[in-house]
Amino acid sequence: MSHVRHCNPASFASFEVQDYDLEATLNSGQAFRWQQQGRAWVGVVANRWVRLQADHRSIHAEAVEPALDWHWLTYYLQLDLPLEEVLRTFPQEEQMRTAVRACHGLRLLRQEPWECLASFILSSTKQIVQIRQIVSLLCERFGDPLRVLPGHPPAFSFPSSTRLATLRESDLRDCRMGFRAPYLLETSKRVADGQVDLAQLHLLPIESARRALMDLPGVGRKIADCVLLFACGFQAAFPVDIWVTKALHRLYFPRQQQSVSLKHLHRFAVNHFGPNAGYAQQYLFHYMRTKPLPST
DNA sequence: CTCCAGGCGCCTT
DNA sequence: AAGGCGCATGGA
Repeated sequence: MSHVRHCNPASFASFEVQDYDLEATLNSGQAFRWQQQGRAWVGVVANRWVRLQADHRSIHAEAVEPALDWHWLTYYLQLDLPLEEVLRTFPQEEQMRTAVRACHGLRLLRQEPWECLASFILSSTKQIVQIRQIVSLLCERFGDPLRVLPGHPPAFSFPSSTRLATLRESDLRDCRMGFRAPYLLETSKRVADGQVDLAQLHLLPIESARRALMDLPGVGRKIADCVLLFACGFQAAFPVDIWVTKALHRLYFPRQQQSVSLKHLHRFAVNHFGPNAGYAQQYLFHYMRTKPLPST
């Protein structure tokens, strides 16, 4: 829960952690910019290049600029979140226990809303490797270059809504995002215009925040729930995609012949998984993707 | 080759 | 309200 920080005046810091599987967390399809380099992970958080490496007790961070304040990183990694308390709110049944045991230390990040929203607009009917590729192209072409440590490949900020709003649809299509290009362009314009204030969404009731997101083109229930969960801190938000649908059917409706409606799945989820349903969803999602049952 | 991917918008009943 | 379909692109 509490972590001890050992900082020096340069750009290193170590954070003591418990039950934090950095690899699973950075590689669980909630963020799309982390690159594995040996045992380390390189990414961009709050417009800063950062390199992370975990051992059994700690996460070690290395940035470019000397930093005494690492809140931007500890907040992103949610190092102060008491995971045990979250897990205690999960339903006490065997399926959930199995998923939690299989993905021990899996966490939710707290991402920047714009990057999260834009990335998930690009996610529809794409595999995670392809989402990564599209996001990477978008950043290379329209983000700002960042300082990196010597010997590392160039890194770029995630382009702002203001920047993307100035582009043509063809500029975005050239990043291989296909039919998602007009959605991203129009949403960029609306966010840049201030028609939606992403930074204030977390203050609203979840239903209002969800409605505001779903008003944006290319944003339906699933993508809205991803932003609510991964960026706005609504841990009850429960994104239902193809993997979670499969998991719910297999684990909780095994005798159902035909598919259970989306509406029914949402009702089941909020009733069954409780106030941290979104956290439970991440365990089911990761469990399903990485450790699928051998039979049926 | 075909099938499908962390869906959405629009069109039918 | 609920279900079906097209949409770009590229892994598997």
